[in-house]
Amino acid sequence: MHAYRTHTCNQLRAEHKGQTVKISGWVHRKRDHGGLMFLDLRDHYGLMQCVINTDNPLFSALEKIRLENVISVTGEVVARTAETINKHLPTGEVEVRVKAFELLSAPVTDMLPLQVNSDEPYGEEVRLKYRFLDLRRDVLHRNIVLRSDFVSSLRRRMTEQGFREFQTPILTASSPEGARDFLVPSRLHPGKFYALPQAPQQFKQLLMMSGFDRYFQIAPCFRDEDARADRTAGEFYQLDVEMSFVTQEDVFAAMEPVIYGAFAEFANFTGTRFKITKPPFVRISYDESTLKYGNDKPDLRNPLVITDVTSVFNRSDVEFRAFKEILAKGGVVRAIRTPKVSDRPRSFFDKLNDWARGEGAPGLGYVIFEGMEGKGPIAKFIPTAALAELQKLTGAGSGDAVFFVCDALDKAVPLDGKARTKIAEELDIIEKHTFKFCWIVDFPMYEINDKTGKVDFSHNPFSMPAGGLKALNNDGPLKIKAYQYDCVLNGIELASGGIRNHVPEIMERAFEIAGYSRGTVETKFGGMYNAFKFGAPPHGGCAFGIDRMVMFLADQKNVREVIAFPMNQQAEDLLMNAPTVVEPNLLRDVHIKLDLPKAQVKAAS
RNA sequence: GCGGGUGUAGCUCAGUUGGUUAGAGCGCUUCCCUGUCACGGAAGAGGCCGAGGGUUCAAGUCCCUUCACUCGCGCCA
Repeated sequence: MHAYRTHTCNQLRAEHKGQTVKISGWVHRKRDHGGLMFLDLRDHYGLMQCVINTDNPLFSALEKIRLENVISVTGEVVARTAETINKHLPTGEVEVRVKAFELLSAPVTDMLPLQVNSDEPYGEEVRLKYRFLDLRRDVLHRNIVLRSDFVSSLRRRMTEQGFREFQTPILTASSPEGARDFLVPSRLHPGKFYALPQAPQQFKQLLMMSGFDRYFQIAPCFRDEDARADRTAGEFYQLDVEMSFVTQEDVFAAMEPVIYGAFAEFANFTGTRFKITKPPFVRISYDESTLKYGNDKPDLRNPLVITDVTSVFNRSDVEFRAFKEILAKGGVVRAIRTPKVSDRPRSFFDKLNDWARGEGAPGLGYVIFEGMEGKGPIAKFIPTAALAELQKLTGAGSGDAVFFVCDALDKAVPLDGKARTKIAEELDIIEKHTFKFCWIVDFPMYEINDKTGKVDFSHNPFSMPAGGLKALNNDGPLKIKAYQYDCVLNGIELASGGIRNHVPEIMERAFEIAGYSRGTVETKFGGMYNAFKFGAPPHGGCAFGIDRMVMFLADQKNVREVIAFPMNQQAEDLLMNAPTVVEPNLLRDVHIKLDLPKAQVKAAS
């Protein structure tokens, strides 16, 4: 017989009746009846009930084994009587009658900091410090398995389409993404640093210029920025993709079946099958998205749509001064048509108004339509003809309401977006159990940096500007669009990508517009620049966030629920105790002397 | 860096207008229990109420400071 097991804890069925088997695992739970004890043994695969009674000399020894000890049990598989079958367990028709057992782990003597057999919501700190216990628990364990299976599925689907997986360096140079770099000091080159890649952006482009045609990688990416619920501190994984001789549509066509297929494969993970938009995913321009949804990552499960109604409040017969004053300064009025709410109590509208004030707006104006008439606090400022125009623009009918946001464009848009979400949440009209994908296309190439007031790249500086060199030279920078796109799912950005700029002349000009002197590209991205000069194919790609995709499939609100060993919000690994102070000789090796803020000097010494 | 929330037993939490000895469930120890599957029952151990300061006859509770965790903002094209 095998030293540890002949079967796993999820294998035994009625057909094994009469066999002597050996199983190994953790003591999940004990039910001690004095003369008779049941013990659930747990391994990765499942649970198996073992049973022992007092005529067995091992009884008292087994009775003393505490939860989470690792033991092996040898015994006979016996059928349970009809009344004692457990339908909730795949192994519930049988049990193992203990003949022998062996403690395989060091005996557990300390109190468990968290109970594995419970689904209580434990505090993050305990969960992260004792992650190995947390990972034994059912939900997290299954999430990590899902992640593994999902990544395998992505790999298979990519490979089947002729993509090859490559590895790229972890110790590299600073890349063009805008986040802070993690730095690694060089021992051989005093005063010089490697940077961990924020993404393998330059390497994947270089692979295209090296003639490999179709690249992908499940790539670790490192960015020294603060965490959010949907964004881990420090590091994350992307399905990173690049292709040669492709247009934007080719990238979409390659990725849609991969993403759709992998999502469809695991859409039932939670036990409720999610609906998924089938390819082709709808394409929405950046401009349209910011107008209709108030941001560049629309949640298409939300049926509400925003329209511009500035013209209504510009009419001479409309006398709503609060808006007119803002319009005079170049502001806009945006409207959210909200169907079938005329029967809602005043408190519904007041609540939304209070919410808007909490967001820093003066309020959230509204008009309720009853027939051709307008109701509500500001309706009296809008005469019938203007109301008719409002109805025409928004599509609002009798029984509908229209909410207004009036502000400068750059303030109105984000508030619109939030209001659209808020109203839909209040009405509970956001579609459930649905994955709605879309591509946002035609991002602006440049934007005004609101701190410096200067022109800045709004996304990846390596993207090809629409219209090429001609557009760069002739059009205003803010009018130029880029071949830059995002894939958005349910209001969250899943992927970003672009068709790359592979022409050195266009790249020089593009950087020049963003305020970099000629030659910057060559000095800053020398390897790339050289490659552009010696025969670069047109190419493009994208990168999908693995953590977020798994988070969606697992229906979790926090990425830490789909990462085996995440850091906490302060970017600390409580299990491994990182970051930590290091021995002075290690610092000497890399030519580093610390110059710490006063308060932290003590902690580091 | 800034704002919100939380901090009470190993874990998850309750704790009234400030008022006797700070409670419950799980876990742990001892005992009872031969068909449970979140087994049941009895008893017990276990607390610097995050830390420091203050108000008060009296503070888990009120005030100030501080620390930790968390959510959000900034940041992350």
